[in-house]
Order: sequence, then structure tokens, then C-alpha cells
Amino acid sequence: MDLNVFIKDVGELSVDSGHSAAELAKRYGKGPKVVVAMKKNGELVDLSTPLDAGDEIEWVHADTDTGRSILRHSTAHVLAQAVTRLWPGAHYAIGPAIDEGFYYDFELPGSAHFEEKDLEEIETEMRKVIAEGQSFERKAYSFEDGLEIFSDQPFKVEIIKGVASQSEDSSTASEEGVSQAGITVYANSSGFVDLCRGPHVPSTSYLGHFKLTRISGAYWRGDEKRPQLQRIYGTAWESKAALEGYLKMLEEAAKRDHRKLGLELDLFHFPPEIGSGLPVFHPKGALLRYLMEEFSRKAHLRAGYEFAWTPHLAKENLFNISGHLQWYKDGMFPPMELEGSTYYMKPMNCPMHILIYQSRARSYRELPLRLFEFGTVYRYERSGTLHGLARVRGLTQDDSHIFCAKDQLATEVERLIRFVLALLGAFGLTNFEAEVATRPEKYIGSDEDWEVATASLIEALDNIGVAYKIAPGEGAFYAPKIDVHLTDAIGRRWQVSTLQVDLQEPQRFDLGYTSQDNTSETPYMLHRALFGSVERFMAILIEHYAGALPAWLSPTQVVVLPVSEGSMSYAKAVSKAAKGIGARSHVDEAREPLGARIRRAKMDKVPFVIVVGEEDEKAGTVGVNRRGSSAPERGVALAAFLEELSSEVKEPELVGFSYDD
RNA sequence: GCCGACGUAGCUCAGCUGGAAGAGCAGGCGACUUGUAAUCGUCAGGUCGUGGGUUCGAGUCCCACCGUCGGCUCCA
Repeated sequence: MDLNVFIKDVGELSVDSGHSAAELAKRYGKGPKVVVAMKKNGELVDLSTPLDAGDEIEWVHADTDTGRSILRHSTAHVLAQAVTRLWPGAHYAIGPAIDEGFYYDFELPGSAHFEEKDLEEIETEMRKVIAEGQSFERKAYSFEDGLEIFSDQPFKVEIIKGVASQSEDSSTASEEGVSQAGITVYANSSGFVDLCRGPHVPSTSYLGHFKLTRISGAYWRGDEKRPQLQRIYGTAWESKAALEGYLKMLEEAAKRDHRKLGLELDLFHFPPEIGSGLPVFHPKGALLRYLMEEFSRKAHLRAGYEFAWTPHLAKENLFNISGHLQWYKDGMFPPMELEGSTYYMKPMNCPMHILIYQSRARSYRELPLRLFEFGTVYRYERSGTLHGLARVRGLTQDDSHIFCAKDQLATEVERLIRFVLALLGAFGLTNFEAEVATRPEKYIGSDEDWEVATASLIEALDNIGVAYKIAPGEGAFYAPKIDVHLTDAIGRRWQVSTLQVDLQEPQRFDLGYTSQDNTSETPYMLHRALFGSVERFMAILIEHYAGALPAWLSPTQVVVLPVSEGSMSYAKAVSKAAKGIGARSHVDEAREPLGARIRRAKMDKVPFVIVVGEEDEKAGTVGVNRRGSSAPERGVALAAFLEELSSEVKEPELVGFSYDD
């Protein structure tokens, strides 16, 4: 019997009802095994799903996001099968596709752990499964049958029971093949069965371009209090070329690692003698910090901020009033006893800025009062979370607390968002996403205050037209916040700026100001950091620019190389002229061949490497080597070079922010 | 903090199943006087992360701690 189906990009076909979509896909898709699944009337399903008359079919090709995600999910199943073959009795938990790969969580018999060398053996076993060309067959069962099938798989049982009793988050469970109606499983022709929603590729022979990448522990359901499972990560692609391209990209990303570049460019290091997560900045790194901070300080002054300076520690009562000892103690360094008092390193600057506000009576005429400080705070970060400059235990926030009246709140938040975007933009970072983090489980203050504060943040974002997502429960204990995430040149996401609307702390400290009507009012307080932390921001800049910082931030901007000693005095004159227009320049004397000196300067990522010889001296010219170009430009008039240099080394302007607002 | 891996000269790394600590780069000194990504020679550099243990003998095996890396959890 024939039936008509419509296939996207192919057209209407009359097909034998005995034909499977998989067969059609081989004939009408881009090629054998390139179609991994299909959308049948808009629904993503297996190729084995029977076709009905009038169906509209769209092939899902392996080289699309959806296609890859199916490949990865199926590869994860193969991983689970391989592990259960090698470790009989292993329990498998969940194994989803993730960005760029997949993972699967296991519990091995006898609390065994995977070791790195196991990966190779597992890969080999996976290749066997793939070579066997096992089919993936979808089956639906009732909850009762599901519990029976997975009776020796406690994690699967927990997932099924969770949904059956409706006590679990059903969205997670449906990913795993459980719905209110029952469960779906995929059985491979080898007898391996996994709980899964699908779809999958028709057969394991569709797979093969994969690599297991790492192992780690992972808590069951992401909960620290539950057992820790053994996770294996892998990546899978539609072709050998795509897999190799991805692995190559990882290598390139590793070259940008700020920890590696920080060492190579002699910027900073973490002496074990000082302690984990506590960096020291070498001259070039300290210069970079200085440049970042000075730029920021000047921008803040012009934007109506006033500077504050506060100590690094305080007596415990301050943090009792602020609530930090009640809500944030886990994040603080342990106390110090002195002269009968208990001191703590500050984990945040806000209580100290509040004391400045509180130092005398305040009038509405002073508001908004914007206190700004590069405030160094200390936080106890668990050892496993430390990560170069991006996650440290001693950090300096470009921190400000803005005290304002309720009716100034909306304007102030909007102004702040513009200021953030302009400042980050000046550093060449323009790919942002804002997140509104709402009330967490542990919080202080009334629900109403939280609602007002959260609404003011959302309203400001809407007014400016910045795209944002809501991050439920991610707020600080005292305030909802807008976090700005940015994506760097290689697609990594970082959290930088944070902006929080807080009524709690002003209340806890009993802050007030006298209004126009001579009443006493409680100010709102905005907490905000734009870099986030100077350390993390530096890490982001280094990775974003792969160490080749914009000229205005480069520790060395110009190196002048005399071809031979005879050109030394001219080289010095050129370097002096560069310094004269405010560039950071020095001469690398002719003790070594030119090539060696060029190489060193290039490896130091100096924006301008200037070569001068006899010919240049006679003609008043220089040879210019711009960073990023391998072709030197000879015979450039010194004056012309200096003019170019002077615009290159100039600090950027804030675009899109008016200081006079 | 948890799981796994790792820690040898300033850096990058060799060092086999336990049997006299190595190389390249960087650094010092000397020579070379250089027109576009490594000039040559020479010297110096390490209680093999720290502390215990096993052994006739430990960089190598075991334990603990410190630190780093990849994740989990947490976060600027």
C-alpha cells in the first residue's frame, strides 16, 4: 500500500508503507548515515517511527546542533553499555548531551573509581559496541514494568518513582524518558536497556567520531549531600574532521589561558608561601592593574562618584549588624582575637561604606551619594573552586555603594547600567547578557521589599532595552541583583559586573536622611562592582585578547631596536620621542642579532616593534612592525609614526554614557 | 570541601620494572656588531613540593600534609 508524505527540501513522495523513514533518509537525505533523526509534523522522533499518510517530514542531519545532540546522547548510551560490560554490576544514573559533548554518571561496584587510564579501555569497548552495529529500539512501559526492568538500577528506580509520585521536578525527569503516562526505554540489540526519552540514531554504526575527555566526581542530582558518582565526559561529532577541529580549538583555548600567559608575560604568580588563591603582581602585571584602575577611577570621578577608603578588617559586631556573620560566615576567613575583641577580614565593603554614610546626619540634598573604592576583600573559597585570577581568596572589587531616595532609584539603576556597558565596552568587551537574580532560599527582609527591589531592576533593563534572563533564587542574601555575563573572543562566559538593590542593610544599620518635608527616611542602597573584581577582569582581558592587550593597556608599547650599535643614539632618540608623547618605550640594545630581539619583542606581544638602522638615521625614518602583522613597514617617517602611536596609546572614551546625566 | 590526575633547575619537560639527577630555553661570563621570529662558546642552577614510612638502597613504592590541574558543589 502506498501513502503520500511531504519531505522538506525534497517534496511530496508516494512511498510504500513498508518503507521505513531510515531507508527514505538514505535515499533522500544528504547521504547514508547523515540523517540521524527526523521531525515528524514538528516533533523530534526516531527514524524508526512509522510514517502515516500526510506526514510532514524534516530530516535532522548530523551536522546540525540538534543532530549533534542526538549523536552525543546516543554515544552516551554506548558509554554506559561499555562501562556495564567492563564493570558488571555498575549502576548508571544519567547521561545527557551537553554543549560540545556528553557525560554519563556511574556508581561502580564496591565503590570503585575510574582512573584516567580506564578511559582508553572504555573507548575500545565503545568502539566494539559501535562496530556491532546495534540498533536502538524504543519501547514504552508502565511505571510498574519500568520499576521491574530497572530493579537492579537504583538511580533509574529513583527517577521513575520520583515522577510516579509527582514529587520530583517533572521537566528533568521527562529528559530521562519518564512522563506522567509511563516511561520509555531504549533497548539495544545487545540487550542493554536504558531509560530514555530519545530520540536516538537508528544504530550504533551511525556513531564513532568521539573521544572520552575526562573523569570527575559529580554529586547525584547535583546535591552535595547525596552520594558522589563517577562521571565520564566525552565529546562526539558528525565527522572525523569536526572532531579534530574541536580538539584543535581546545588546544587554541588552552594557549589563551590567563594562568599560562600570566607566567609567560611575567604578570603575576601565586606563591605557595603566601597561600592558595592569593596572587602577587609582578611589575608588568602591577602596571596593567594600575592602568585598569586609573582608567576606572577617572571615569568614576567624572560620573559623580566620591572616593572612599576603608580597612581590611573589622570587629565582629560590624558583621553582626550587617548580617554577614549570620548569613555569610561560611564565606569568611576565621576570626582573630585581639585585646579581648574578635576581628574578621571583610568579605564585602558595604558595611564600611555604610559607616561613612552614617558618620553624620544626611540631607536629601546629598543624595544620591556615591561612594567608590577599590576595596580588597577576603573570602574563604573552597580549595577546589580556586581558578587562577578568576577565582581567588583575596580580591579587589571596584566597589561602590550608592545611597539614594526611593524616587531616585529607577534613574540611578538605569544610569548605572549605561555606565557598566560603556565601561566594559571601553575595554573592548561588548558581548553581554544580563541576568536578574531573584530572592534565594536564605534571605533577610520582607517579601515586599524584595518585590520592589526586583521590579526596579527589571524596569531599568526594560527601559534601556538590554536583553536579560531571570535566574530564580540566585540573588544575594540581602538583595536581588543584575549580574552581567560576558562572552569572550572564544565563546567563554564570565560573570563580571553585579548590581544589587538593597533596603535591608540600610535598615539594619538604621540609616536615615532628612527629607525635604523634614521627615526621617531610610535610603535605598545600590551595591555595584563593574569589573567585578580587578583580578578576574584582568584574567578575562588576558584571555579575550590572548595576551595581546590593546596598546593603551600594554605594559610595554614600543621597543626600539637599533640594527647595530652604530644606530644606538638614534634609537635612543626615537624611544625618547615616543616617551615624549606618553608611550611606554625602551631600547633593546644591539648585543644580539636583530632576529633574536625581534622574536623576543614579538613574544612579549609588544604592539610596536621599531627597527632603526643607518638608512633610517639619514632619512629620519623608522621601520615599523605592528603586532599581528608579519610584514614590516620600512622607511616610515618618524613624525608619521609618532602621530599614529599617539592615537594608538590613548585611553578610550566611554561610548553611550553621558557624564552629565 | 568532594572525586580523579599531577608536583624533577626560573620555564618546558626526559629520567624503564627501586641501583651514582639530565636536556632545551631563560640567567652569569666571553666572543660575535648584527635590516626582521632563536649567533657561538663557556659557567652556574635541583635535600626531585614537605614530612614520615618500607628497603642494604627511594625521584621511582606506601601514608599524611601543602600546592596545582580537570570536574562536582559554591561564587566576583
